[in-house]
Amino acid sequence: MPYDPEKIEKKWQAIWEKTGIFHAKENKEKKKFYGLVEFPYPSGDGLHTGHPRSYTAMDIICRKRRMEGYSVLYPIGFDSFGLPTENYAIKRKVNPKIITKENIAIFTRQLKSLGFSFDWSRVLSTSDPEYYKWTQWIFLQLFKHGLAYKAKENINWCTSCKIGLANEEVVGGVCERCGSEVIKKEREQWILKITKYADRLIDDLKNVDYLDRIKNQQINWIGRSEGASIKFEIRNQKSETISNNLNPNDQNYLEVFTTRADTIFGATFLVIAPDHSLIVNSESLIENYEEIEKYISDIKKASPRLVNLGLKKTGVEIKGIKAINPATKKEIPVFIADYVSMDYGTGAIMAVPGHDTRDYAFAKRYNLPIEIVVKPTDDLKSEIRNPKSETNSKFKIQNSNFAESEAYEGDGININSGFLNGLETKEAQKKIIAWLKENKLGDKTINYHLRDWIFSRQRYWGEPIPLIFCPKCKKLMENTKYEIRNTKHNEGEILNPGWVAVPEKDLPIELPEIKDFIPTKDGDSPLAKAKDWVKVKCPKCGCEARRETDVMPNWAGSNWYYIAYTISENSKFEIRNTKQMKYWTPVDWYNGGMEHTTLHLLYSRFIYKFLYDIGAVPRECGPEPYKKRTAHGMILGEGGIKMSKSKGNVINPDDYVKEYGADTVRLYEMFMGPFDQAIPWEGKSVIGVNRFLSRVWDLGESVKLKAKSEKHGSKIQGQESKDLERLLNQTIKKVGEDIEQMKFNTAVSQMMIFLNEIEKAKDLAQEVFEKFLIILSPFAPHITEELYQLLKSEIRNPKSETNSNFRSISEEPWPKYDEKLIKKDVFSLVVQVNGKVREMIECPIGISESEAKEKALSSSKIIGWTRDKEIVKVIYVQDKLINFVVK
RNA sequence: GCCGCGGUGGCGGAACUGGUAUACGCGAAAGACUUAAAAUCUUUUGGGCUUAUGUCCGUGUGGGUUCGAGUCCCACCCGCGGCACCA
Repeated sequence: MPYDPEKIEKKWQAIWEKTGIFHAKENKEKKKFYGLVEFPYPSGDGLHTGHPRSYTAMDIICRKRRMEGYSVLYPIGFDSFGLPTENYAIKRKVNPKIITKENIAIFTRQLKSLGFSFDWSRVLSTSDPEYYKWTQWIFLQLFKHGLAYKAKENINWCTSCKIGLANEEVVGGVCERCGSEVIKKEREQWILKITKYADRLIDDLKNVDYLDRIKNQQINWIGRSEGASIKFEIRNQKSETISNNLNPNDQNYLEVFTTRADTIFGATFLVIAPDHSLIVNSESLIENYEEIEKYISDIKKASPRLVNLGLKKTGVEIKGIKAINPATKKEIPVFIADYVSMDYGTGAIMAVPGHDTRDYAFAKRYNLPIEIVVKPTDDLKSEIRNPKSETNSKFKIQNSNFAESEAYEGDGININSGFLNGLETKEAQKKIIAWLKENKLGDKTINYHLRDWIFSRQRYWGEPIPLIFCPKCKKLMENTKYEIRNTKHNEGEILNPGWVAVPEKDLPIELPEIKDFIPTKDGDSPLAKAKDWVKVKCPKCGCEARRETDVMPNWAGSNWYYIAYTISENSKFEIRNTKQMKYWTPVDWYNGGMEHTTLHLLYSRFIYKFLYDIGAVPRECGPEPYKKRTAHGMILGEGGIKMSKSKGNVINPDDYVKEYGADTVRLYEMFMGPFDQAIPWEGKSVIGVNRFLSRVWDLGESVKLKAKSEKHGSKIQGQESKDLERLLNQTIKKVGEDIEQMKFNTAVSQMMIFLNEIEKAKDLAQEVFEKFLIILSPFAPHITEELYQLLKSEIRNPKSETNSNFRSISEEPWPKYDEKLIKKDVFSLVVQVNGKVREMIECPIGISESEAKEKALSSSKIIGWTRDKEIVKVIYVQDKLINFVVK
């Protein structure tokens, strides 16, 4: 019978499902293993090749863990809120709920066809009200603990569609759908205080096992930078302090942030962001207000992309006011320029053109003074150490005129810096910060690149934000004294007057049924159109109030799905069911795409930490959700080009499953190349692993035949069997180790080598072949199950697969290898002359140096190379190599 | 500009701690089986010179360290991914 994957794969998938052998059980007797993969977004395009790559890899690991005796949780679900579905709904006027249901059905069929050992009893979907009930609950906790606030933020606004766009929908400064210009528009948004957790999100990375590049990305994204905030006094043109109130918090001081406080003596002007409040607050003092207004409006017109190129540095001096450099006491001009942004630091900088490239470019353009206050240390040191060296003179030439061509941004020794002269950068920083603090002009400050998280979308297909706005409560709140407020209200209500949390018993707040999913012309969520839904009684005072109509972003559901799996029961969740959570959390191994290693990973870590802080996640689970995080490389189209619908090079795994079977697709995706790297899909190479499986099949059948005809014993005898046994042990070792390191490609290659050998063997013991099937089974579960049951069918009734006698290959213990059996007794000694391989000699393991030398030197080839020459040196590596250095 | 990853046959790739470069697979060529094709099996497959022996060259480029470098060091080139006027 030839290998027929279609027949056997369907059969086994049905049996596995019926017997429920992959259902996770909280078995206290066993160690647990929680393997997690990123759940898919059920798009209309179906599964793509990237999904099986990650899912097969984790499936292999989970299957191996089960065989090693762990109780394993390997769940799957659907991240089913999202823009593509909503956009499709707008176009076709179908409720996204219906489309999502259809897509999930397609994904489920596809995933099941690949034979993953998921616990399907725990499947979840983020758009299911039973699920988003708890997504909303989590939001309410954030609100109550003062981590959610409403504030005006700039959003992307398509001038043609008249709707707000997500960042992903803005491509090159234009709307992804219509190609029109996208501008920034201010809107009130719910924002989460993720920055409060910034330090912990960096520090706790020390205690988790993430790939280094993932850790780096997280750290860079948070972008912590230590520096100082410094207050510069602002005076009007008569050199008078603007107001006589000398409170440094007042507007007569301009606060800047810098990481190089040590260069303060070189600060020859200040620059503020175009939207800095100083402009509005000091309007009466500014002589060229009109010019500045014009500049600001010009900037808004310029495409943000062009500004970002950083080629042009433009700005306008604010006439009528001056700043005082607190170190030099000199009056310096203040500029407004678009190279300083309000989003970072204080929206104002002290410009040190001598030591900052941007300030330098700006100073050159507007003819501003450039002071050199730091001398490179290397220069000084190497001059002392080696005054005549060539590299040094080159360095000197470079540095003698560095002020004329560019700014020196490195560390060094302070010069022209008053009391900082002669200090090295780090010391100078300490000293100046101490000095600033003493004079109440500044202090050490930490800034983050990470911004607070805008958590609302003016969309339909997302979780409704469970808050109600009550105008009466707002008034009441404003008239209430601070102390009373504090005792009567939660932090969220104090922070956001008038906003009231939906009572927990009313959750979930389900999405209302509407017909038109386009956002309103004012940019409000389409939910605003559901008037009956919006109108609601205030849960606090019973007055007329309205619901929040914004929904949560697509990240909301994926923030806690790994917790949801652990507490899922019949598609219901109870977050207070901490017993199950305690058993499974944290996730032991999480694999996913590199594209999610910044946002999703950071967001979900933040939410987890918050839940941990408020006790929703028990202490025992620890402060981090994922113990280990790895990432797979992207699968590219043929020829190494990114797959995309527009290029028409998208590979549908379904086609390959149909043609070759799931085992072949699984094995190919593991074999195609290094797991963590981007790899092009090569349709014609798939045949290679398919051939391999066919040969496994044929061999399995012949082993069975032989067993039947001869009642073949499984004793291993003779040299051939000895070699086979060694190879088997080697293979068990290599495959096991490679799986742990996610080097699946070399694991498969080792199994191919093994097959190539056992095919040649005249006398293959069934026992050897069975072990091979077991280690192959996590990769190709269907074919190995079929063959395994076939071989065992003499002992067991083949028709008893569904009864209690049935023992799946996936329940067999992972084979052990014997290190002693791997060791060979002979090896090829590599003989080199002057580092070049000249001969190989079979030698017994453990041969002594003198013996090896004698053997090597008696070889005719080596004699040819060493004749008439003097052997200067002999390098000997035990059981490996001997090298003669000759002259 | 910054951070990260990578560059090895016709192609995907392998190579432990510096010790036989090109494992495994694809493709290609030749042969076997077949009326024929497909499938399968066997052999060959980095380049040059040479009759096979053999020998020289060869892991992006140029240097270096070493008995010995794909692997380590220095300088550079190219490709990919992410961030980007971060003060």
